[in-house]
Amino acid sequence: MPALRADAARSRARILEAARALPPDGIRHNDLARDTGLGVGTVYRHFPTVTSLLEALHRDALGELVAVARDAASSPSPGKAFTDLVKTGAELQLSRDGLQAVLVAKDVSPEVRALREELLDLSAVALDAAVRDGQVRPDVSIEQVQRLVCGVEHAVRLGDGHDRDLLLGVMIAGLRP
Amino acid sequence: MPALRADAARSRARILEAARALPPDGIRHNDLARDTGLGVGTVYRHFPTVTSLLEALHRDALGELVAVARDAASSPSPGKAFTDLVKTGAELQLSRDGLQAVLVAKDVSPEVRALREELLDLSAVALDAAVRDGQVRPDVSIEQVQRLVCGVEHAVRLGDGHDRDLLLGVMIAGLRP
DNA sequence: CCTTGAAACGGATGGATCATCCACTTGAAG
DNA sequence: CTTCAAGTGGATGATCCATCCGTTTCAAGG
Repeated sequence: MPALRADAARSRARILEAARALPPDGIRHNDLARDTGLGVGTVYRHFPTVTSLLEALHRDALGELVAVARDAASSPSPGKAFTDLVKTGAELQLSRDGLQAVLVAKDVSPEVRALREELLDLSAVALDAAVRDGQVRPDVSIEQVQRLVCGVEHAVRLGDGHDRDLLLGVMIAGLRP
Repeated sequence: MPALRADAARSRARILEAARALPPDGIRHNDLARDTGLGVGTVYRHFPTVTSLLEALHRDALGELVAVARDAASSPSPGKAFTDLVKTGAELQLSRDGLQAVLVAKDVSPEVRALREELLDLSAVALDAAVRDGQVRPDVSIEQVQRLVCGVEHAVRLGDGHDRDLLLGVMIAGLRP
């Protein structure tokens, strides 16, 4: 794809900025148009779907997570590395409202799909190492852990967010053999 | 409130029946009107909001849960009674799509609000007994357990539902001291 | 500079969905 | 059989969505 024209790049940035100020389940193309002073058509041109906008907002977080997973996959202390990975994932999801949708959505760009696959592969290696080290029960898959993290995020969000560490701690304790 | 007229009772029943065939997040008054052959106005008259309809659909499940909690609150084996209560709650929520909304929604009828309060009070007694018996860690509140159950439900629903017991097992294991 | 064509923009507009309102019908009490 | 409160239906205006295309802007080549 050819580079964006100057005005287009400016519009794109303005839309993303306005979107950051909105709750992710309250994103309306029309509102973004009003907030940015752009036309609705322009907003749709840049982000045809809400999902595509969420992807753009959180691709960086996804990259971060992949990096952490890569480190965890080859850590000398697999147990701690894995629980740290889980914690990082949960904290990132909680600080980035809308990230869970990107991690879980079905209609997602090939680029994000590839990143997610890489994340899962690396995390699977880290999980495997932790299991072999006797730090994690052997009967859970990496997909299941990922879904549990989403579940904890959900539980924390139902409250005021103050018990993030406690709830996450319960789940991590439950993962021990 | 005076007793329903015969035709009204019939309409109400038809609406509830049709609603049961729909995913709870896909309930539209207009669809229910089409499916039942009633007018839209009639559907709105019986259930002004989607929440009111969900309440009607799941009030019985809420009652069931209160009964189980009442037993658990005075059980001779508090540890098992409490984990059984948690399991029952989770299974009920998973078998009744939409029940979580009733347990958690903010704009809820006084009747349901009272039931929820009763459920929490009884569960708190059961939790307390389990803690004193050394079966459950003492640093979690009953509200937190309830939210964790909602989280597990979320995690199970993200998958195909086959690992319900495993994921629930992880959480329950995490609740031990 | 100009020219030119592709890229980007804007917003009017048709389509969909929502929920209200009120004229009409039905049930049941006396 | 009357009466009227309760119940019903669906036309309708309000709101929200997303497309389409005429206009404007950018930047590459002359």
